[in-house]
Amino acid sequence: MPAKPVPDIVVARLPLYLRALTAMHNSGKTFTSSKEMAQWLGIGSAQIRKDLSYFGEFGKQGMGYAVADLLEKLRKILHLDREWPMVIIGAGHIGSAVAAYPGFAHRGFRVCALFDNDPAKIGTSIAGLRVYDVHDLPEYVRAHDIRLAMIAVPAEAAQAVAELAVSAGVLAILNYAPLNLALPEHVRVENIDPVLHLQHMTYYLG
Amino acid sequence: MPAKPVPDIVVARLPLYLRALTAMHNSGKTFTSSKEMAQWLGIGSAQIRKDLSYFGEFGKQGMGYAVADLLEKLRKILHLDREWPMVIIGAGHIGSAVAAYPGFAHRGFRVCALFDNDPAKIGTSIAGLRVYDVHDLPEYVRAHDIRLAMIAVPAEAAQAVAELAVSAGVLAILNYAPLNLALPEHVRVENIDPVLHLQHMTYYLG
DNA sequence: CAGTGTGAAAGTCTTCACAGCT
DNA sequence: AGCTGTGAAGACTTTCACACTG
Repeated sequence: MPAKPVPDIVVARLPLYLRALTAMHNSGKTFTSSKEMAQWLGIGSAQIRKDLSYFGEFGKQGMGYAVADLLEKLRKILHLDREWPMVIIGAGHIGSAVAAYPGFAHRGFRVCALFDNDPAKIGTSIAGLRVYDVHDLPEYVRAHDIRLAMIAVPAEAAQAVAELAVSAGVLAILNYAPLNLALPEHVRVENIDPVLHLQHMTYYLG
Repeated sequence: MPAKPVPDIVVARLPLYLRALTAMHNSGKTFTSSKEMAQWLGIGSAQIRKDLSYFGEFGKQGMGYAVADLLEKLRKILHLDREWPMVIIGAGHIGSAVAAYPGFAHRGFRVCALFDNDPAKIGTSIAGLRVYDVHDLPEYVRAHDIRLAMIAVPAEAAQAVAELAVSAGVLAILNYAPLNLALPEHVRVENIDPVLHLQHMTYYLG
């Protein structure tokens, strides 16, 4: 749909806009402006207008944006007009906490299973979800057409399970293990390592 | 120390270099090169050299970088040549998982207490750490000279506890709640919202 | 007239390419 | 030869500023 190629950095901001708009929507707001959103998010209003302009003309001149309308448009753009099933690999503290997080359901995602290699965990339930043997991952991914996986295993095991997931058809990985995964070009990877953020901040704490 | 102002984006990459170097160090490597680090991290070698050049000349021409030496230099630059005590606000699933995470200790940080407003949790221990009443946060922060806090409370409560923490002297916050905190300029905030990453990736999953 | 959409300008970041050192 | 450190070039991003619209 976009006429000009969309910079990845612009795509990365859309979920932020979505989150702000959802909050506005929940608080009963029906209209907003790039200026208001900008203040809310702590960025420039021109940036928001330019970002949105990559995808179309969503505002009404002199009025701003209809919150519900823009919400829907952004959801379509991000392919959130359907529910994405996900698996979590690693049923330790992090995997369990993520599995129990109630924030996925209303934002387009559904965790549908956990995987681990610990016999003591396999067969149990965590947050109402079954924990399977990691060896059954490929079969499960194929059977349920899973494209998204979250990796929450120790660093030593992460590369191997990532490759296992990818070989079964996973196309995007959210990686909680503190290392850089080496995977084929076509696989998208995003990393979450809280320590990286902390170390970034300590630079400024003199 | 830096002669020219250091772009924030450069500072943000240093922890990544630190992480890669630590892995190399642990695997017995004593020397590396910008090229090798670059492959490891999936970025360009010139970028690494340029980033490091903001802080000094750490390499030996024709040889590359001494791993242990560069590690130490980066730790100094990021002020990780000491241990940073931290508190976690919110003793739910996420707060508890983060508290139990063993990865902080060797990377410069120590979680020293949890805070919550749930009477059922206050006074208990999680991962060997005491859970205090959130009302005691200011006193604790002042008494222990805490500058770093992680926020892991529901979105509705996040702004209020962030302000409480800041008023007591906290200067940097790692925020797990899915909203943008509005805080004074001098407070550094980094956000972790896994859903934002997932939504970024679904854009590319057609 | 308030606020969008957008070329053009300004600013920032990355990559190149090479002198110089070991 | 192999690799660093770095100006200069190139690519990318943000911001400006204004014609245009409801």
